[in-house]
Amino acid sequence: MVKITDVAKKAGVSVATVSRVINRRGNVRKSTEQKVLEAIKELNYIPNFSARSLKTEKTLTIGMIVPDITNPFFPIVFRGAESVVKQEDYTIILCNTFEDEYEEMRYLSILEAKKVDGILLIKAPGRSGNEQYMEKLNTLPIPIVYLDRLPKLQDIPAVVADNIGGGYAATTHLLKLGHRKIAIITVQYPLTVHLERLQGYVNSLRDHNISINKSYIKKGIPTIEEGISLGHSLLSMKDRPTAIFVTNHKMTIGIMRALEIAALECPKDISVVGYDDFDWESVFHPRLTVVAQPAYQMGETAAWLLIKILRDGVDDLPNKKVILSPELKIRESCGIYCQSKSKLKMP
Amino acid sequence: MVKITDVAKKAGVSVATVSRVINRRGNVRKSTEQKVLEAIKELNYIPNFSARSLKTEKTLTIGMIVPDITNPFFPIVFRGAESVVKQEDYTIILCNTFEDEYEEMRYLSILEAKKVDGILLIKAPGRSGNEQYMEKLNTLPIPIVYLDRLPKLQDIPAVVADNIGGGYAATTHLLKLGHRKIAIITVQYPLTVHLERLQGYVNSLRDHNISINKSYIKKGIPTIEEGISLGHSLLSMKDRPTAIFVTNHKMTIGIMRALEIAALECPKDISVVGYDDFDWESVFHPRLTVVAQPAYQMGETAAWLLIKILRDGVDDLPNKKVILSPELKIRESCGIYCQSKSKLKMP
DNA sequence: CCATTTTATGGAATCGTTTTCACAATATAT
DNA sequence: ATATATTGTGAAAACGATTCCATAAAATGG
Repeated sequence: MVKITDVAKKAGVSVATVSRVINRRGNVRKSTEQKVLEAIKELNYIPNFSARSLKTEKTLTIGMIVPDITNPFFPIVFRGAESVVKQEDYTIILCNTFEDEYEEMRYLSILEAKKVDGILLIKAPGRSGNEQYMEKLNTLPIPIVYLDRLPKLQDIPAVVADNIGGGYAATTHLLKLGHRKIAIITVQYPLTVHLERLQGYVNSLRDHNISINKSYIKKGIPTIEEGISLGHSLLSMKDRPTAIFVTNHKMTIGIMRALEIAALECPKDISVVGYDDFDWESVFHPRLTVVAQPAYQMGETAAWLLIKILRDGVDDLPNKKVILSPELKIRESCGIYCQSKSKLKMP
Repeated sequence: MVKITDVAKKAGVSVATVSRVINRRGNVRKSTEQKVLEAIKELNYIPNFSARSLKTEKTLTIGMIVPDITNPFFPIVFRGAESVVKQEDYTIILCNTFEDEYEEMRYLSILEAKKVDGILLIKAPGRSGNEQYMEKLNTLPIPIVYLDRLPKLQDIPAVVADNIGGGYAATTHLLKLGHRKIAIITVQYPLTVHLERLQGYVNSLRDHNISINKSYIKKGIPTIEEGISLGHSLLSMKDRPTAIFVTNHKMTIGIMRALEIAALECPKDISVVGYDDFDWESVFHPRLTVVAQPAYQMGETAAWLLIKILRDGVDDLPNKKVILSPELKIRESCGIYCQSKSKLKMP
């Protein structure tokens, strides 16, 4: 293991000078710098990160906690984040919590011990009685930027998508197409994102004076199977909805299966709006109309925000919460529903 | 920042004793240990990882280099690896190379500097003239376990799927169904995995005395678009194949699109065997017959192998290369082709 | 050419652990 | 009870960088 003293000896200078060269601190004569650089190259010297971190209290590492990297939304966010942090020579420790808050706590402690410089946190759904965990989150000596999902904390740095807007856009789109019996399938976990998408749905219906039918609101866990079973229960209603808005991608897959099993044609018999958009979306039949989230951009923005905080501190931040807009991508899974002739008032 | 001396002072012992308690080194009286543990808890002491790493030369961190975390195969591998390393308190730095060997080199240097304990490497396709890089790979002072894709190096620890077997199984399946004009769409990069899948295809045809039609072998980059265009070129041949074996998942999506565009029905008009199997596979129409790789298990095994090497060294390893078998999952995308009545000899 | 400012350099302390070595305390054997 | 083996404990030396401070060398001004 070649170390800084070896370089110093070889270059005929002190370790202090070598350190100055490495860290571009200046105050080094050009010729000296040259000698040092040569010695470094010749000895193939690589500074020891642990030693450096011990002194500087910087690890050039950030932690990223995701609920499930297998959910195709999160790899995109990861890449977005990575693309910006790498420019500042940061590296990312990726932690998968399986949507489990205990795992999240465990990882948070590890990241704290490992002294990462900052954390990008996409929260797992919170269980009850986690007050002291929230307290810990809030007092962790490491800057956290929350991503996508928000905890119940005030005024924290966060990057989220406009989920109310997404839910509103999806629902309004269906209303414009003439649908009045619009169901929503959403996730039962206490996650802000799904609560807000539901809120958008409710807001849209209310704004258009459509009364809300509680039996059209279904909640479950975000799996394909659950999507199928929730789809079944919706399709077997006497007063079956003419359109379904699904706030989760896996459940959307389930819905499409349920339609197929029920021998219903989309969009002829029933319209569907999904959530999230991936590059393999073209395999759906019909191709899905979806609310597409700016996943990559969310990752980029969060990373950018974190790095800014790492550099300038959290205090002089103009706005701690960044809200990015999703985009309604209209494709082929929604049809026009004409039965009701009532004029639709648009906002 | 509370440190070990604070704990020592509070517990009325020396730092050496505190260290012994923390690291379970033994030789500490029960009552002393109790005092120390209490002090730790009371002060909320967390050992400083950088300082520890500096002394022990262990970071409890491993690097994982993947070509593209957006390819759904790799998140599964990641989870597999994470599930085993977490049991040993390791943490994973995830590095995305975008299938670019220069990025890979860059990350490798960073991981070396950061002194990760080991590396899980899924190689990017190699460019020409990378001899000194290979040399560097081979002499890196950090244990590497190669995953999925192998470099041209002899006798290195690696975990791969049996790609020849996968290609053989897919092709043989089609042959059994009566197909004789079987095309293959594969990736042009010099990657062992695709070369081997092609090899399996060739082997199967040869074993069954079917002559190889070079125009049925198409290569391209692994994207949906390329799959579409390669599909087009195959479908527009005068002597169009009756079956297509695609060695890459994204290209498979493209093929299915191409069939749709050409108004060909699968499996009635043409049969397809794809590669890789994900939980959203059910969205395909028809559901695809695929060669499913044991992605999770590959991640697990590689991590397990790496940890074993970290613990016992690389020398007393029975076999450095672990080959896992893929599984042919027969679903609905392959039909029987009866035109040729010739008896098919099975091996 | 000397006084003064600026720039370049090295010595040594420091970061927070682990670990070796010496020795003290206790347990075991005779 | 004494000799010996075992166990428990602390002082101090690493580990490999960064950085403060003092001083040497060079540049600048008159």
